[in-house]
Amino acid sequence: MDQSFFPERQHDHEACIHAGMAHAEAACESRNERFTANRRSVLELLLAVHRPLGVYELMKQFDWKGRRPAPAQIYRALEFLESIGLVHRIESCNAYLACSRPGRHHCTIFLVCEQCKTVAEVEAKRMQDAIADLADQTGFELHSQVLEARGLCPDCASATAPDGSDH
Amino acid sequence: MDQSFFPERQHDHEACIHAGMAHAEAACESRNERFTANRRSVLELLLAVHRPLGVYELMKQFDWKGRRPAPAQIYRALEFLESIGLVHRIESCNAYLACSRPGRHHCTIFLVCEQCKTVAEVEAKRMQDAIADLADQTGFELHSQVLEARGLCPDCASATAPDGSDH
DNA sequence: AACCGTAGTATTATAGTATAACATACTGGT
DNA sequence: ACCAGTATGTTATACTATAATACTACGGTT
Ligand SMILES: [Zn+2]
Ligand SMILES: [Zn+2]
Ligand SMILES: [Zn+2]
Ligand SMILES: [Zn+2]
Repeated sequence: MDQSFFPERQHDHEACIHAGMAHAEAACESRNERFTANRRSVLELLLAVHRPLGVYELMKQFDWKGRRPAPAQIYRALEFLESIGLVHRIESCNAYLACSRPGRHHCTIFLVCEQCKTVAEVEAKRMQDAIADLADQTGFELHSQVLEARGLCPDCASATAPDGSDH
Repeated sequence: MDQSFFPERQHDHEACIHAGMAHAEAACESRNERFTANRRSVLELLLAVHRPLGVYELMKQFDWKGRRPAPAQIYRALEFLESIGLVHRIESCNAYLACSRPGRHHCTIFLVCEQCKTVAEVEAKRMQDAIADLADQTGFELHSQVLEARGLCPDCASATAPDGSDH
């Protein structure tokens, strides 16, 4: 029950960043790909915030140690990170999210909080099956899917609730 | 089996456009909303092509009887048409599609052909249920969902097939 | 160590998508 | 005729994404 949902309010975030970077390191290693400074910086930024960031947010938000990267550089890093499953693009936000469970899943749905922008990345086997069946029935050759739910995360929902049970 | 999938190669497209406009007319009437020239033109264009169009395609593609509408006008018309369920935004295309079954469904998935851009709009009750369950389990307050599959429509798939069964 | 091909980076320019702000015009009711 | 509300026309600007090209770093070969 702890594996699939929103990040806990106070999890060990340092450890969580560190694990993400370590996994990335290993993933690149095993594919003979280079985990360069650009790629590293982008992934670090995404891991740090636990929510989707647009490319221009990534560019501005930060010091980058003096450098001032152009969009193309960020896009390239993201393209690479996405290609090896370390980052996902959230279409309904035009933004990118560090994968919260790299290597484990193949089909997930993103639950996007419209208020605080937190995203839960949840395995969606049932939906995957439903889509596969649909594809079979229609003769559609499935390449990929975009599954995003929009609404309010538990925290924001209870904060907004008409009859608040939170005080 | 004919109700849910890709538009038939040669359906009566005039009738299909006409029905779409008639439904729109009625929908506006029943809500006391105005079906103005702008809104009418945008919907007509979308109905005519049976695939998603970007805003700037909508702007350029056409004569508009002398007028040369600015983006804002198109966006306003689309916003209205979407609000009453006559048009859907396809996030993975940054484009808009006339609803193929206005008034009938509440939760659909779009099967987007990456080659010819045709889109099938298919009821997705199973997926809707899966998402609702997920929301329950996670405490997520669901507002809307983005469900898009990307791949090849039957025609394009068979045209590309390695061992073509089509000649 | 010098050489070379590949992959990644840096930089500039440009294309494509979306919204803000504000003035004007149309519509329906008084 | 007047008013309030809604939709349009117009200009400007913000945001998102890619193309094109020159340069640099890395790893393997000689
Ligand atoms: Zn964390
Ligand atoms: Zn939230
Ligand atoms: Zn048709
Ligand atoms: Zn197709």
